[in-house]
Amino acid sequence: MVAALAGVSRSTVSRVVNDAPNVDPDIVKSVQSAISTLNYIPNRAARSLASRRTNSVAVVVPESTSKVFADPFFATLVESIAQTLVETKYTLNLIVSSEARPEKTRSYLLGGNVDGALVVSHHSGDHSWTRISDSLPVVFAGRPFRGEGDSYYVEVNNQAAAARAAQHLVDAGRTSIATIAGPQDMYPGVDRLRGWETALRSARLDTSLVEVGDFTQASGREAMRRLLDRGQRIDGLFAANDQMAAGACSVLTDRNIRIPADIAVVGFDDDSFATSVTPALTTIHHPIVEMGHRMAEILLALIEGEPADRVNLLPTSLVVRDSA
Amino acid sequence: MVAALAGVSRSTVSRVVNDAPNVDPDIVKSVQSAISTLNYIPNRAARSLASRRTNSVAVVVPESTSKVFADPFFATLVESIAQTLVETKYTLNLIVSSEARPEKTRSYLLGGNVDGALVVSHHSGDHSWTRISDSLPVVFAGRPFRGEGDSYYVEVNNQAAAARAAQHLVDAGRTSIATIAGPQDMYPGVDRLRGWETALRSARLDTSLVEVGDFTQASGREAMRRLLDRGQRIDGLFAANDQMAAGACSVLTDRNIRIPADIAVVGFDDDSFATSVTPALTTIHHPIVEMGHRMAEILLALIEGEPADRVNLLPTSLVVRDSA
DNA sequence: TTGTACGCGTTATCAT
DNA sequence: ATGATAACGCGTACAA
Repeated sequence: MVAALAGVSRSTVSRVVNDAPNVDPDIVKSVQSAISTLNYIPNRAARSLASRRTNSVAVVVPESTSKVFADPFFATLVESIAQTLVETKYTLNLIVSSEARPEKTRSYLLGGNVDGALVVSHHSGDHSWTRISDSLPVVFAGRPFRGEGDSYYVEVNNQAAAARAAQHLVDAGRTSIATIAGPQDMYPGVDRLRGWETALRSARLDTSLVEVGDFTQASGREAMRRLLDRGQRIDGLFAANDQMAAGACSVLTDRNIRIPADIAVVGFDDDSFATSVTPALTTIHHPIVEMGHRMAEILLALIEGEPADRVNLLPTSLVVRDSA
Repeated sequence: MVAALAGVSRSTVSRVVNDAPNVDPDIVKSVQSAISTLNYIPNRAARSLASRRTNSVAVVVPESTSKVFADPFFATLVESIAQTLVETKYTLNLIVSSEARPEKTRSYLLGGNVDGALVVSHHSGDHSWTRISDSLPVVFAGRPFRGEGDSYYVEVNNQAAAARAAQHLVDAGRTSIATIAGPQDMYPGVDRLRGWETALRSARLDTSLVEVGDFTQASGREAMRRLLDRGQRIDGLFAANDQMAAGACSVLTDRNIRIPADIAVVGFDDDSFATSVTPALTTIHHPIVEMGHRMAEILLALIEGEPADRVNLLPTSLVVRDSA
């Protein structure tokens, strides 16, 4: 450590760099000036090796979602996490987790590369690497399918929110309400379907108008076509996210079905799709940005050894626009 | 290194892990089995410290673009880079570079954290950290404003492509062609404006219908309003990217100006905005995905000490849809 | 082909 | 409050 040439020992320099207490103010100054004149930059590898901390956290995103950032949910969430971390000393390591080689992700996370991980995927795939929570602090976006008992996660009450959305349609006098559900191998898909069902049940309405999509706009279009092709009357639609709702709307518009006059539409997420579509979507506001903040906050707390709540529920709200 | 308990010395284990040549096949096997039974994962910090290589590369994105991933250009580029890197041994470190504290980015890049950097921003801000190309392999997305002589970058011929777009309007018989230009402090903004000018000049058309935006949809809307408020006749528009074109289209539609009947519109990028707008945009296809691939390829080559071209031009093409 | 021994740059422990 | 010194876990000459 050449900076020691500026008068003191390496230990003292180390103390200054990590602004430890009990350092003579004068020495601090002289060391700092030495540092800047020598353009000294601490080597991270050495620091990590000695301190067993890396000052970086992993953000694990699914590769399967072929275009992760085309999905406003992922894009906004990652963005939000990045913005939160930039304020801290931690660096973000983006791990695209290929379902093909889960060991790569696993060994990365366990190889001492990061102090913690934020898992942004919530599919119920193999996820052998989900079993790492004991060796490494991990926070999930949404209740994970496995080990939900001992995992930290932040999410919204999908079922209640979906019920609220469906209830909005019921309150508007709609009596034949369909839904385009999300994938049934992840909780948001399951819970939002369940919420729609409970609202319709308590209104004694038919709950058979269900088609499943995969949260993409294209799947929303296809699901809408299948619903219409059933030949049954439909005057209300709840889509499990705005992307699918947008897809459905384009099909409705193509077939000259008026929104909301003929079919009222409610989405979920309140993302960019909600307002880019005509008419603007009535939808459930999903606090994605807040979600990213909280995830990062909780992870940092865990890393620092502070306690944190395992379950973190964020509030949602119904945003009424023009489609319902 | 506990794996040495499986028969041999640590050096041999190291050789096996880094699959060095001249290792007895039998020993390789026994070591590998020992590795898997012991769940041994090499510690990266130690490895980096000893080998002076980190097996990770930085992707520097601007924080200023408040929502980086809301911009299809950045989102697609980062996505593409991520997909390319996942096939390699390199890990992606996402650095959101705050213009407020450029030293943070600089010291990160120079602190031995990464083997190279991909710079995805091309603003002409302070960028004191641009001066790192000598200490670290760096590849830029688009010709950097400074030190373009000795930098590696991949881009398209913005001027020629813009000229082609404007020429398309000229060929369609449009005689009063406006443009919504990009920021004039970055080359894509400057070059696309210049291309539009040259095409109009050689057709002896007026080149005064210029308004400048910042590549966002909102700025496109405002610029379009300013253009219309000039009171001059306009029958053609070239926007420097699809987002601004989309913004302009929404204003035109609001004012009951038909596209392309009254005003033909040509965009630039061929991103998701181009097809989400009605009518679908005629635009310049910008090979963003290919760009990410090439950037990563070149960076890896540089890291490996292989030679690479400093200037890498990718081809564009005119995509004719419904707006012009 | 394999093992020995040293060094990578920093933090942590223990004296002082 | 400061300085010596031993780890940290691995790569890699060099020797065998």
